[in-house]
Order: sequence, then structure tokens, then C-alpha cells
Amino acid sequence: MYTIRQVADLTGFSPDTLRYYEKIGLLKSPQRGSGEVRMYSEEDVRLASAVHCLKKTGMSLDDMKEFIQEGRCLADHSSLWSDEDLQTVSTRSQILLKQLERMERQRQALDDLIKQTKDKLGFYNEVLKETISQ
Amino acid sequence: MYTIRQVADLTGFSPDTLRYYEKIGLLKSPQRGSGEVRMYSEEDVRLASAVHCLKKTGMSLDDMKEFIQEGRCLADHSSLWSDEDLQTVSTRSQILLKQLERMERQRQALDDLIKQTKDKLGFYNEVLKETISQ
DNA sequence: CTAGCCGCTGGAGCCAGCTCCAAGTCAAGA
DNA sequence: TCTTGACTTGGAGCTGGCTCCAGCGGCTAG
Repeated sequence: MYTIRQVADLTGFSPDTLRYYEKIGLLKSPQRGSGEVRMYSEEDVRLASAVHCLKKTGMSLDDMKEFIQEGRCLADHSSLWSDEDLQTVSTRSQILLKQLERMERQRQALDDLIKQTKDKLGFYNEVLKETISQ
Repeated sequence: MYTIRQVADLTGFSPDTLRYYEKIGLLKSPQRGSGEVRMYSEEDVRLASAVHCLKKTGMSLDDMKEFIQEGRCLADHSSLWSDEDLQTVSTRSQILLKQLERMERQRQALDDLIKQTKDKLGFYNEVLKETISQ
């Protein structure tokens, strides 16, 4: 079991952010130790890490909420699947697909920019060469 | 010359957003026609379009500001170069190079995420297939 | 000439996503 | 026992990035 501080260190979120995510229902409330102290399980930490990963893709908190609530854990390929899980795999698949398309559009834009920037750099280099040779 | 409405239609920004970008110094103030009406040049439109492109990559307004102001990287290849320009071409070249490296790191991260997402999607599809075939 | 469109400005409002704070509880250590 | 420090809560505040609005001015068509 981990304290909120430990989970913060493990995931990269601040304790405030973890509590905020709990408040908006993105993360479920963990068990409480003595004195109402949050005690996170391994599973909780894995989920929080998954959220951190999703966040890096630019997914909105609302989308993540939907994604996570459609099933339990993102990590274990080897887990057993309940009927309920199976019913929502297709939904989650669609969300992921949407996300993938978004990311690929992003990459296309980035590639275009990289190309433009390379062209510009080449142009600068030409200008420099010409200037030197004159 | 274009009105703000035309630039909005051409670039995909709203007139409000264009004025906002001008206010925060991301876009330079265009010429004014009679009655203080903004009149955008071709160059202005090109710059606004470039901003739109950068925005799609998820770059923050502050980063775009730096990117545009320090490097003039998006300007026209056919523009005339002043002595001052030539003196700083090498400096700008370095800035561009730094940007390029940054973008390529970004692309790497994005590619990794895309790969992860594809793997996850593939796994979901397998689960679905198995379920159907059973 | 006046109604209907733009467009202008300054400023308020809004949403997402945190981030900070005061005031309190509790446990462990000097 | 007293202090220190990590945790709790509810709620206020903040940043980024717009978006909307009131109240005004100027062109053009009827």
C-alpha cells in the first residue's frame, strides 16, 4: 500500500492532482487507513500510471474517464475477461481508434513542419555559402 | 488585401481569435484601412496559416511566439535579406536547428505512443476475434 | 436618410485543469 | 508532553486560450 505522496512520486502527478482526479471521478477513491489517510493499492497505482500515459497523448480528462470506466485495467493482457468486459471492448476499441487518428493527424502536422523547417535550414545554409563565396 | 473575416475563413481562426493573437503579440498588427479596419497582406495570411498549422501540433501560444519571432523561420524564401539579416543568419540557423531537434524528439514520443496504441488496439481486436470464434 | 452589416475596442465571462490555502486531525520522535 | 510533519477537507484562485458582449463608427442598399 502506498501513501498519496508515494503515488505522486511514482506517477508524476502531484498529490493535489491525484485528489482532484478522484474528485472528478477519473480515479476511484482508494482505501483509507487510520485517520482517513488514503492508501493506494498496486492496482490503483497502475491505473494512475495508465492515466499519466494517456495524458501524455493529449487525451482530455473526460475522454479518459469514459475510457477507464468502460473497463477496469489497461495493463494486464493476461487477465481473465468477464462478460461485462467483453461487452465494452468494442467501445474502448473505438475510443482508442479515435485517439489514434488524432495522434496520426498530429504527427502529419509535425512532419510537415519538420520538412518546412529543414527546407528553411537548407535555404539559410545556401545564403551563408553564397555570402562566404562572394 | 484581406479583411479579418476573409482571413478567418482562410485560416480557420475566428476574427476574435485573430484579434486575440494580435493582442498577445503572436501576430503583428496588420495595416489599417479607412475607419481603422484591419487589412491583412498575403504575408500576414501566410503567417496566420502557419500559426494554425503549428497550433494543430499542440504547440503553446508562447512557444509559437518565440518560434516565430526569434527565427522568422516561416517567412518567405524569396524575401530580400538586409545586412542585419545576413549577420544573424547563422544565429537563426542554430535556433532553427534547436527547434528541429525539439520537434524530432516530439515526433519520436508521438511515434512511441502511436505504436503503443496500435498494440493495444491489436490486442482488443484479438480478444474480439477469439470471442466470436468460440 | 436610415437600416443592416460589418468592424472596432475594452472588458467580462467561460471552460479545463490544476494549484494553493486555511484550518483541522493524527502519529511518531525528542 | 510538545513539536513536527504528513495528511485531510472545502473552497478560492490561477493560467491558458479563447469567446462573447455593449456600445460605438462607417459603408452601402433601398
